[in-house]
Amino acid sequence: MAEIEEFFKSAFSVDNVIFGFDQVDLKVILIRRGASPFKDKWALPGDLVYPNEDLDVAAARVLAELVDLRGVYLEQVQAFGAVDRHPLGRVITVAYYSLIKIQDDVLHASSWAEVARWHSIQDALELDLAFDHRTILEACFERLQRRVKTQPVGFELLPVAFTLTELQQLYEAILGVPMDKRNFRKKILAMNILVDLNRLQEGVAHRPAKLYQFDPDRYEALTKDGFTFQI
Amino acid sequence: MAEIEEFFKSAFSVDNVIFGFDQVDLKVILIRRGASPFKDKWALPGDLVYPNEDLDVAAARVLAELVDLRGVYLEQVQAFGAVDRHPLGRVITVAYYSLIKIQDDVLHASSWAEVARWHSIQDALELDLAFDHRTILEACFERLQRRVKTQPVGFELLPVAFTLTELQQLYEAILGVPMDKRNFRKKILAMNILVDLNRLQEGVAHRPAKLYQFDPDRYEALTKDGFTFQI
DNA sequence: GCAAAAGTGTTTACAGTACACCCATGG
DNA sequence: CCATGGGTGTACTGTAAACACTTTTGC
Repeated sequence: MAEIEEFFKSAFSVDNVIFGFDQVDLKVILIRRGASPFKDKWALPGDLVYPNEDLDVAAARVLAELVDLRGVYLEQVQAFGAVDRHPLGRVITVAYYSLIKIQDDVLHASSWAEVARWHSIQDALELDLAFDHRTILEACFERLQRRVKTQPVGFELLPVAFTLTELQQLYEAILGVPMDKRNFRKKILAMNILVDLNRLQEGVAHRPAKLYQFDPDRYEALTKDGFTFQI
Repeated sequence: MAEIEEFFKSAFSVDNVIFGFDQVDLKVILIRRGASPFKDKWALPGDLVYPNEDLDVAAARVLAELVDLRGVYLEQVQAFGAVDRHPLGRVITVAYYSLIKIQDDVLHASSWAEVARWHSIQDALELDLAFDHRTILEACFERLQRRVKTQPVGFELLPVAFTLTELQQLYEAILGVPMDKRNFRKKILAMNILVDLNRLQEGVAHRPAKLYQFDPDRYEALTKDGFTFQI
């Protein structure tokens, strides 16, 4: 049986799986570690939680140190608490994932910037990551795959204005399955949660597609009436 | 910015929502607190995590101190980490829920026993619980409601041998909705995951019902073939 | 005029839903 | 013989799935 002081010799951290979509692949940000332990291994962005800082705030801070964006989707996945998961002491970590809109300048010019890189989810899952970060990454990816089927969170990964083909490609990239174009469009448009912007794509060497925008208010209203999003 | 030692002045705990089913109501175990803070309030069973103890093990220990059962379903839900959630210091808690088969002697003759009581989930959700335990209870209940629709975990709450009516009443109690008897039976039996035990109920003042048992091996095999459980 | 992706409907199959009566047992 | 819950089938409806061609634009 441990003395009460013993319980306070542990620390907690947050790790954040930051997802983005570059019109082709689902991607995550990894950090090349510059120090021991696991020097030179890729790792998830994370940090210890400050003593007077809420868990969610710590996760948002980790994100903000890497990425210059506001109002980003952030969801806790679960805690990882194996005794030996950190070689230097007892550290329980709480995993989060974020969904961001990739833009050219999205990776901050911070001290992290030079060691942070986007990796496709497939590549990242095959890397020998630091700590138990592979397990964490898998858990977060599976959570995203489930979430995206029943909640309208996919839009967080796309520009505000997007085409239906882009939306379909996003779902195909996340779920790893091809979808039927006509059925996909029928289903999404029937939900009545997209606004037709009456604008067209520009600069493409083919017939330009119509641009749409997700309407959160309409979604909320429908939800109150018993509607459930379902891909 | 805090000194590194500051990070180690926090503790973590686990709290466990233990669900049972008494053929009528979905129930949870609550503990009447005997000490400050929140003396005399109802609370979830929980404890600090030992320095050399895995999170999952700590949750199982909390359960084992209350209930005399082996091989119980246990699932982590999420961490709760608001700075002020514990009045005496920084304590992050990780919430779990367990599903157990209620038997007459299930509540241990431990020091806890005299302060531990089963409450119906409806009653428990209306109580003024200690700490943020109401939020935790809500999160665990919602998780159970979602889980039970797509995973065959309901059987953990029933005796090994059960009738289809008992199974239906369980789902109605968890989800809070009435179901159609014929459709429910059709759906469950079509899944082919139950074994007909060729035994009948005894001691009932009406036509005795057939007894069934869940077959985990058959479920596993079907799952590998793409079958998904769905209520 | 050619390459490239946008856009569009119909048919078919399956799963969900609604619904009412007879049966077996204990008391 | 009566009260209680057990057990069963069918018709209807709506959603998911399969599937191919025409249109618009840039070059």
